[in-house]
Amino acid sequence: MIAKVILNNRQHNIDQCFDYEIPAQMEVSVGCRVEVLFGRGNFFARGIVVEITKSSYFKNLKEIRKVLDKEPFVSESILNLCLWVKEKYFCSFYQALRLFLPPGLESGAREKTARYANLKISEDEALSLAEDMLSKRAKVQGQMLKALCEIHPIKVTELYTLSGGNASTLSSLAKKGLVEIFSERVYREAYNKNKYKPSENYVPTPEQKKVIDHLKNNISASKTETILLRGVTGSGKTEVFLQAIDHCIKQGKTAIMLVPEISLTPQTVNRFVSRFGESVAVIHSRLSQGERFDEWNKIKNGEVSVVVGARSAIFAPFENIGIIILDEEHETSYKSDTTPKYHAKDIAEKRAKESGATVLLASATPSLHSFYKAQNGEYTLFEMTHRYNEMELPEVKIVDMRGELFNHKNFSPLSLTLQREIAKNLENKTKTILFLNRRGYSTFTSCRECGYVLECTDCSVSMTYHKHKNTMVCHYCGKEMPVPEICPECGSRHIKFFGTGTQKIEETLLDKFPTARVLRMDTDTTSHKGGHEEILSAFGRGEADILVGTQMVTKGLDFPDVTLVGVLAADTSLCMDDFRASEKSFSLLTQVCGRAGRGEIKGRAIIQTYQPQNSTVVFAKDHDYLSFYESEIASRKRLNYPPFCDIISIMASGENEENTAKFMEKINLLVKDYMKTNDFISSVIGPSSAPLSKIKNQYRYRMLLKADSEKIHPLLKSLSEIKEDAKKVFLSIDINPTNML
DNA sequence: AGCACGCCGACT
DNA sequence: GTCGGCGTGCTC
Repeated sequence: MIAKVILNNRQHNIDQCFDYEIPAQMEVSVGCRVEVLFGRGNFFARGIVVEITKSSYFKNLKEIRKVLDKEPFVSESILNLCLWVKEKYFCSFYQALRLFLPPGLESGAREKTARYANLKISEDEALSLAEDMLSKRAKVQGQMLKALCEIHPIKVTELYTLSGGNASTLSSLAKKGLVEIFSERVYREAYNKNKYKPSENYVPTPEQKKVIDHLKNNISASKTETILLRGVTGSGKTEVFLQAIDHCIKQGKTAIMLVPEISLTPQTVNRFVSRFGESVAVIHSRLSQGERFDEWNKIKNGEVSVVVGARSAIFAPFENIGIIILDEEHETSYKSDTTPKYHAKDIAEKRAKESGATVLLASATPSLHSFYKAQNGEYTLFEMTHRYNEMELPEVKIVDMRGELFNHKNFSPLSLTLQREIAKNLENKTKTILFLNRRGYSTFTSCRECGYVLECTDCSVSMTYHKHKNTMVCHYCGKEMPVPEICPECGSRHIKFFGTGTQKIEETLLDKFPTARVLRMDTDTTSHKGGHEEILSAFGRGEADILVGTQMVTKGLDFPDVTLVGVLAADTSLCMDDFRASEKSFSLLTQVCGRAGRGEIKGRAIIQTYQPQNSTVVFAKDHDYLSFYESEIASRKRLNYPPFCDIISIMASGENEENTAKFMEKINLLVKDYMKTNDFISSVIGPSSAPLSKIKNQYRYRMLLKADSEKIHPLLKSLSEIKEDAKKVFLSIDINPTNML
């Protein structure tokens, strides 16, 4: 028999099966890991069997040397999914396979075993023997035996500390035939499940019940359907998830629960662990490689039926999936920006189709893409418009920052209104959250007098200041222009770059309110392990009056005594150089405002902006998703942006700039050639040097296409197969990238 | 990755 | 002649 083997040589460019003879007495099945000799040099290699056949086209096959697994390491359904991923995202089979495996598998993450000791005689016998030993010279052995009487079996390490003995004491006891020593698999505990109190299903509200019943029916009937659940902040979406998953477990099925990485906090995890206890595996970025391996094994061995995790948890090696849930489905972190550049939503829908599962997408502010599909009937829409405790949504006030400078001579990033409200909160001893979307280094340019924002004349996206070149650059087409000294709209000289860091805000606050206790939460203060939780729990314990932070403060925080939320510069996100700027801003503003008033007192939110008339800001103020959707979808249609097309980025990168540019030009000619015979591609931008023209000494050239990616799949496939490795230029294709740099 | 093969200039 | 430089292509 012949096995077709995929080798795990990541560094080589081999994306191909190799045939190996299976020795007569050897037992191998599809999905098993094997060891083989490869190449002229007969060097050692590992691989996975993907097919077993009777004959081979090749002569003089080498033999498989060793099989590493009795049972398949990956299932056949996963191997099929790999083929699909490879085809869809233009990567190698091995790159696809790696998604389904715990990281660091090749570098030796191994099962952890612990040694245990157990009594071979009865407790009574042991106890009398122990007394005997204690009176003689074998005192330590006696103590050890006594300790064993109380707890057995016991980890040998624990036994040593309890009895004061060591390995030689134990081996003496073992030699006498009194105890036996054995090794057993232990799981590194990713979190302590004991500290969570169990919780029960709540009685759902009528709105919740409608969704829950529908989901339960789907799960029981193994119906494949994608459901979009739009539920306002605080409408009790999590309880819907919990009851659907509960039903899944009762039906003997499995469930995947995806949460954005940033929301995967102990509070979130707690809600699932307290309901499902030992049935849950949690995968998060803070896990060590060993811990990840353990969680993966639990999933694979069917020891758990629920996985809670970020994007990569979509590849959990489950069979018989009942439901896949994506919470905060609009979050861009569900899209991978490294090869394979997959979107978790696409993988979810594919896996759901394979195993007859339901996909539940949930958000207070669904992505335009998903809501559009729901409007088209491709997804089934459910809405929850009431907050669980019938609390009113916070009252939102827009503060026009243009007036601050000219009418009030206030140069501070805190408006007078916001300062007044903060003072009020300090007096009432209620808490405040201030949010600042300080994104990266480069910012946009805007006129402080009229609110004009400098935009690229070709692409109608805001231009970005590049410090090293001292020019304004369009991140879409690469067009450059000088930094304006006066506003082209009103002639004012007050045209400035925007960008104030959280640190500066913290200073301002301490200056204005010397007695206030301020906590800052951003990448600088949360980078160390547990930093995130430290700050949140300190704020929760009431150790601060004001929490200042970036994105992180907007996610899933639930502090009942926060009554004021301030958005310091709504414009920062409005004016990002991306066609999704409005969509991102709307969901961000809605979420930030949702943080206020989760307790007894009605919350207030203040949005500071230089564009108070901007429709996105106004829709967010009114918590009006539907009007926002109508206005934004019309604009997308007019400008032909997603969801009306896909944006496809084709990027060449290499250490030699000339070779890279030449390769990109070759691609460009092929694209132009392709366009002669059809009209699938509606527009081509570039090729040009990418906005980030050099990363890690790799030059980057790029072109963008607007087209239906499925229609032009053959073109993209053929481009991805061009090999330029001799010249060390690599091509990457990204469909609807979240990062346009 | 490594190794073979083959196509060219330099040299006892 | 033929030795050895490296560029290219193959490995079941």
